[in-house]
Amino acid sequence: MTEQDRARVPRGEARDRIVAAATELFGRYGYEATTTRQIVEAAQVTKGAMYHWFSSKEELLTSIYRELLAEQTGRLQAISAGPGPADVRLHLAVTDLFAHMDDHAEALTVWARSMHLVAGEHASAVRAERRRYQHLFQDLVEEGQKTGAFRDDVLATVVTNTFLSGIVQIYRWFSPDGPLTRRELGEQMVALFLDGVRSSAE
Amino acid sequence: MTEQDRARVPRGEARDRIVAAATELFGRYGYEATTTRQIVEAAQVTKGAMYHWFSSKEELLTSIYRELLAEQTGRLQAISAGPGPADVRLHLAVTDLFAHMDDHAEALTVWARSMHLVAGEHASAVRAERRRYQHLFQDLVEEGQKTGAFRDDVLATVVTNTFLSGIVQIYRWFSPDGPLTRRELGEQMVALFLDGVRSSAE
DNA sequence: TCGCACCAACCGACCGCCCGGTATGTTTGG
DNA sequence: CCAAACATACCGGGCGGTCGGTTGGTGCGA
Repeated sequence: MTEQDRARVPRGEARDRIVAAATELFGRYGYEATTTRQIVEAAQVTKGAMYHWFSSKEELLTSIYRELLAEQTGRLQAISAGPGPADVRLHLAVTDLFAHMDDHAEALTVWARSMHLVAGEHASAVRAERRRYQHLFQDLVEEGQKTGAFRDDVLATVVTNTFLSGIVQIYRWFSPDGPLTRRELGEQMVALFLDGVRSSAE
Repeated sequence: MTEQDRARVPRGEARDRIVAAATELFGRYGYEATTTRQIVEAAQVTKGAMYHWFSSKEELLTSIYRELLAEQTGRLQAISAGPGPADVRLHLAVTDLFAHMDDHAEALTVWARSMHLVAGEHASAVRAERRRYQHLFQDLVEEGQKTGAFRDDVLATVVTNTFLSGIVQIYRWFSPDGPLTRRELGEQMVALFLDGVRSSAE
């Protein structure tokens, strides 16, 4: 018989183009403001193809989220389970996040702009995955607090949410054409995150 | 003299109810997902009333932004122009921001969710006001850097955007029913912002 | 003190467009 | 020869927006 399916995500050239087009359009104009006609036109397919691969416009959005979250969670998981003290692993995770941000800039934009629109039965799965990601992050913070590397007078949930907020919003103001590369921005944000704006009293 | 047995609302009150209803609905469901019918139903007016006060659904959204931005800018302006060193004024400004956040929680939610939708000629005015607000903030950061209160190895624009991102995203995860009050959250975020997560080496 | 003209404020039935989605036909790789 | 992978024509609905009509308050001349 046929070999086992290699990818959990269904493949197909047309499908890829649809996802790519939808990601760009959702990011640029927002989910609601993007029509299915725009998507199929940009992907150079027809509505038949689109509704062959996706049962609805919302499932298309959800699948973008799933792919993004799955990859990010996987990478964070690997780093989180690695060796070294918690604060070092956290630093690693953030650096890694910035290093791979260019590849998913559009998907991140979609996420930041339209994540609140996911509803129905799709919502639970996406939300669960999102919480899993956040928990991986937060566990690192809490571990760092226990070992004394991080302050514990600020709740780990505040630390985590604040920092992730800063990251997810980057697309709103950052331009790669500016004075900073994305990697340099990452360095500065990590520095800010770790030591704050106040000049360290020596 | 016959009093008005029918308590018809005074003039202009309908407008306020429309804005209030739209703010809540835009915040809860998003701008695009909210219909004009929902708005007028929630505000207990008719479409005629709504289109008497606003020329379009988008102008209604824009007016929410304008009111929010005008007030926030005004308050920041007052604090920024006040006495004291820059870092103290910045602290004051942030504290003030959190103190008045409850009053505008819904409008802030709308802003965070749908600000990217403002377009056309409305866009320039809103964007200009938004940049004015950010500049007031950023000037304080830069002044603090010059006086040595703040580190200058991180660009002021990075500092400003990162912190404002953290604030604007609060609505996504914070619940007043949780372990923290909004004021306490403000304290923790300011502390985090000033000194970072790293335990200060003593 | 009226009568009357006027107008902002508001009503609500209605419109045309375009959206997401579907039904059915056609190609194509294995 | 049969699904899978598309294409095409089409639909009902609901959307933002419109428009002629209706109020209640107000100023004003006689």
